[in-house]
Amino acid sequence: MKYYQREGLLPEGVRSAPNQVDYGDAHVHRVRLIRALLETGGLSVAATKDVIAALDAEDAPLAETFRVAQHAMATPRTADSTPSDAARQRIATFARSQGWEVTDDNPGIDAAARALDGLRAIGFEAPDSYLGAYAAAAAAVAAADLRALSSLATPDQVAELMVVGTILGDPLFAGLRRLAQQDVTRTLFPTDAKRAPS
Amino acid sequence: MKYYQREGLLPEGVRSAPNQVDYGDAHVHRVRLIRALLETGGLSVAATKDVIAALDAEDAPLAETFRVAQHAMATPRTADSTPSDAARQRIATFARSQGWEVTDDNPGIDAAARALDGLRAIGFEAPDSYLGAYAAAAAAVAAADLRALSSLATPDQVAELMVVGTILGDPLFAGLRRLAQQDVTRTLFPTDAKRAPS
DNA sequence: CCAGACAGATAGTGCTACTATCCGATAGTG
DNA sequence: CACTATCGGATAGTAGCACTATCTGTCTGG
Repeated sequence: MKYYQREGLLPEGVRSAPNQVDYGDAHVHRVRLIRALLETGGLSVAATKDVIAALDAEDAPLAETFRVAQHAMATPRTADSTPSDAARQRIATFARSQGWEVTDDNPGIDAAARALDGLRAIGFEAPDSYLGAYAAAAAAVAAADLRALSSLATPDQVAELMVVGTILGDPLFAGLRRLAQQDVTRTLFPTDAKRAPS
Repeated sequence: MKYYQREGLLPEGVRSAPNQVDYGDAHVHRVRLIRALLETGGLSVAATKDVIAALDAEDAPLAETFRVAQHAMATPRTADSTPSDAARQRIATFARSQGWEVTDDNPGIDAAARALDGLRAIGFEAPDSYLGAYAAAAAAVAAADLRALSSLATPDQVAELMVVGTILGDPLFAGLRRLAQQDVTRTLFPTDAKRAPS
């Protein structure tokens, strides 16, 4: 609490007296937002601070707020290990083949490229069909986010959901994916013995 | 290197002499796997160790190896903050409405429930249509993973891709989602001013 | 008018993922 | 056969992050 204020991600309360401070609904709301970003979104305190600041910048264009949210997700524990150029190239080219208009500084390129490198490290060269399935799913999710956004009333709500949805959408999808995976693998391996000696 | 061996996630090399050790292709491969899991997958060293151990357990059923991989992803920095029962219930019920057969200990339930709680904290009650879009995308991705698995030759490769795909699929999807989002928001806000005074 | 609570500041803690240093043995070299 | 440079193994130390505890002074409510 004090810590969060000190770190600059929670505004000071209104002083009702020289040593008394009042916290209102806005503060409670803000704390919940911070905790969701930190605990569920997995953001670092520094990244959260950036996001909060972008959210509070009333005059910034929405696209800029969004950009900050996207970059915030890249920071946590992936600052090291740059992906190979080949993988970055592959992702960038692939994105364009999907008809997506993306900029080179989109952190998603690096994230996806790193994953591609990792798969390659174990000898799996992801075919276009594999990437395509992921891309189609990503597009569907992005469209759902957009629909959710358009159902909101005030611009403040839109900005907030845009940021929080960008960040919490990942764990939401990841969780559902694990559920879907369990179902799918269940059908694949009724009860199996692994790696029987050929 | 030494550190990884000490932590038990890298086997010792073959001793060519009392104080000389030989590292072969298997070791190089293993190191690459470890680094992919750690850096790209965002797993902790302890979680990686569990995954590696499961991968090396030749007699374990594939489903068990998979279960370990799923749980490993839940550990990193989300041990705290349990989701609300309501959200867990919602996800569990929803999964079943999708026709998925899932167990209560699937860590995906908690992950998705936490995300739901976070969205709720900012006042967004995710409608079934929103969840449905995410679920459909998750199912599509899980199916693509399965197809990729079935294209492989040896059971060892299958186990490895299953684990690595489970873990690296998240960042791969997250990256692509960010690319799709950029494209989608571009069409939404050509050039906008945010939160104009009503 | 005084006990207790509160704000603010400073210092300390616990955890994780490494990294540096030391030591003793041995393998290669002249 | 001696010497040195290197390697493996063990131990201790470091750095960053997210807090948490304590201390101090001031003010408020009974």
